[in-house]
Amino acid sequence: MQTNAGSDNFDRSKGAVDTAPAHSEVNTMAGGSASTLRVRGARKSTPERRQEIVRAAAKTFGTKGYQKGSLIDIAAQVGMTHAGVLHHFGSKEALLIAVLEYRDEEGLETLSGQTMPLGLDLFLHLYRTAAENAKREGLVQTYAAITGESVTEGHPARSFVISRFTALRGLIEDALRLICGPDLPDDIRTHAATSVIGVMDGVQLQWLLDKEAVDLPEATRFALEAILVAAMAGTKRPRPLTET
Amino acid sequence: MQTNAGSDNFDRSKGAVDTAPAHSEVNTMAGGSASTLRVRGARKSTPERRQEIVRAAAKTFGTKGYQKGSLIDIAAQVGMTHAGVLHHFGSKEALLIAVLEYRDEEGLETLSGQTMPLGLDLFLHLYRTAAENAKREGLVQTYAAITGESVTEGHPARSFVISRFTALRGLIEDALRLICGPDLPDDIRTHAATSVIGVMDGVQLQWLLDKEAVDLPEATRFALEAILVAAMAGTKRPRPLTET
DNA sequence: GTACAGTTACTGACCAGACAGTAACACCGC
DNA sequence: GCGGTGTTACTGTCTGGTCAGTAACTGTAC
Repeated sequence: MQTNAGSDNFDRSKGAVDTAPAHSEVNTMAGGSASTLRVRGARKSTPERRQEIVRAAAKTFGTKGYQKGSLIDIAAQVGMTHAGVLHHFGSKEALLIAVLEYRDEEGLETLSGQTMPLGLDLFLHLYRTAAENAKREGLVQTYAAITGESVTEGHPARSFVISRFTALRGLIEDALRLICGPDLPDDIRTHAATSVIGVMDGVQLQWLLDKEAVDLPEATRFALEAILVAAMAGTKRPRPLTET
Repeated sequence: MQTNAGSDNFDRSKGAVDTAPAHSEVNTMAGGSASTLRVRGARKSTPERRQEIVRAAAKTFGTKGYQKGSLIDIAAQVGMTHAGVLHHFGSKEALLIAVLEYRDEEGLETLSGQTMPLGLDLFLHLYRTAAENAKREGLVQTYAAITGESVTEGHPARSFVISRFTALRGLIEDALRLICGPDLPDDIRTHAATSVIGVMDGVQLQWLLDKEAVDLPEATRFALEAILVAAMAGTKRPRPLTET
């Protein structure tokens, strides 16, 4: 993990603009020319500022999407102009990449500090992640919005999402190799890994859209168990959908 | 199906502008004032024109997303200006709704003509749909892009997607009631239905991003069978993820 | 600790491009 | 001539990005 000591979700500050040092700016933000009545006080460290921006961007990209989420919107959340944001990140696209890397550390399927669990423990970890995510809507929303958009032509997050999926599938396949042994046919292992990721994302999506109708952790657990059992049954499993 | 006799995916015409009547316009489109050298020939019927537009919009919203896909882009595909498109649909949002309704008819999970299958047949139908979808990338792409975007604030497709999910869950729950009987606890039935939809969407997403790595029909079949078996096992199924 | 120099953070003003939507007008077939 | 279809031309708005200038900070020398 990192500096991110505070709020586990992304900040719900924003009204208060910043949380940290005592004397910050006044900066009415709406008021047009806040030029001279600026700052007056300790400037926050650069890494701190950058992280603030990334967090705001994650929030904005999550709620509005990458295309519609504007730098102006993001900048306003951290009390600066969009030119200030560009000073730090150079371009909107670079900011998106920074968000993706940040999200990856502060982990969706990864876990902080500890090493990646193996075998059955990986599945247990996936379930626990789903349970945690139910309390971190912002994180899930950011991830879902960006992943969803990434299927469009030339989207800057596209390659990131693709390699993320590839890596996750590999991870799950490895776990299945440990659980089911090497005799499980490769294609079944791949189908199972694909299904695991698919179901996690798909259930999250439904949950985001209708939290009352979907129990994120329990639906996820059900699906994970189902897939796990099917994989363990290997080639000998029942085939109710085989056409006659 | 419908008029869409030609190319199975969505049109790759566009150069030819229209497929139907013999003598169409020349309309260089790039050339600034194509005003007077227009059309010259049987004008297409309004419903026909509208459908052309909707199909173009589906394509554009699929490849670029709703936010980034512009009316200008859509209009160009059917050989008119964006004002012409607005004449037919009034607003971009209304056009999106039209696309969603059209997609619903020309069916992703629904099937044209026949009545909705019940029980196990529904699952078989879902599998067949996945197999068909593997040949209809455009359709899947449109659906995925719009669904993905719909999680953002105030997105015009949001309520549509929500009610679609709700309806699908209900449908699958009904099928499970037939298959597993009324003794299956309600929550398990719901989890299973949620999982089915989730896995179908999630696998489609991975497939769109990496067609070589994902076998859409077979991964879907694997997951559907797994979920089905787990549901049939009801409360008595193995619980490998139960924490000790 | 003050003076100076250099660096970094950020603003305000501006730009070109794109966008959805509107209004007035032209064409077409009936 | 009339209604529907479509165009041209335009509007207002918003966007990401550039740039010069400035305030704030840092390091060094004395």
